[in-house]
Amino acid sequence: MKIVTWNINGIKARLSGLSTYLKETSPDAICLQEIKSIDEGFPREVFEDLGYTVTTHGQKGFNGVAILSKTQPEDIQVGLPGDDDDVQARYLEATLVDGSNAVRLASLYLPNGNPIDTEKFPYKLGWMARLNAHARTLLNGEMPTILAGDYNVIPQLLDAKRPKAWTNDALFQPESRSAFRKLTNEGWTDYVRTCQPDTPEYTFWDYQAGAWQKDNGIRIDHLLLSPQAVDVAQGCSVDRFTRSWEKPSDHVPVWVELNFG
DNA sequence: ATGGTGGTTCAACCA
Repeated sequence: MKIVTWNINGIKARLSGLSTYLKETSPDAICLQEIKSIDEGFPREVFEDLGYTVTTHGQKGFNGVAILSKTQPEDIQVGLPGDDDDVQARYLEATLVDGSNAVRLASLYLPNGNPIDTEKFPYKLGWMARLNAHARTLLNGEMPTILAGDYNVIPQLLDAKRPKAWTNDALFQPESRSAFRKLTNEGWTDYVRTCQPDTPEYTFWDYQAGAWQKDNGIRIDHLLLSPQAVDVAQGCSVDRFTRSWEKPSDHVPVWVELNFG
């Protein structure tokens, strides 16, 4: 079972690129972030024609997440628990069944948090605290679980081409990195970093200043696997090639292969 | 580089 996460930065602008990607790589499920669409405006037919069931949690103009899956998802959870007043569409979770096996999968779009001297940064940290609390309950379920998405966190120096440029950025603040580290400390595996301990594996390059051409990237899109998911994980990769496409997203897909044996 | 590009929606916000 191949599972992908990709911040597509607008479903309408990425209709062609995402369709091409799905045809070329044929994943069993793909978690999307920043669909920037309401549920009713999502072009579901395009993906249903490719064999996917479309589950969305959108809002107008900004944010929005989705899961496209080749099987019907079960037990769908819309929104991150812990704050009924949070209206931003950033979290969607569901169970995918593969024969006698099942995986719990979340598509998450963690708040950017910039600028750090505004209310946006505490909102990010509060969201991360809620994620940590919810992640603990997921671990207690002892089911293969994957928290996939755009975390907007640069975990380590290795994860940025120019770490100093991010010193005052919410993505690299000690508080952001500590909250991310709390997830890994409690048992979640940052799977790409585990598979590739020594290479950067960037997933995002800014549209500006020729960042892609200079490989001035950062690694902020992550696959966090529960211990039971690590048991069945058989490799992963970052599909950099999509960044060279026409009208690319500023993020690229990241995937993991599961084999239940 | 305090926004140089890009998406959504339509003047401004977000990243």
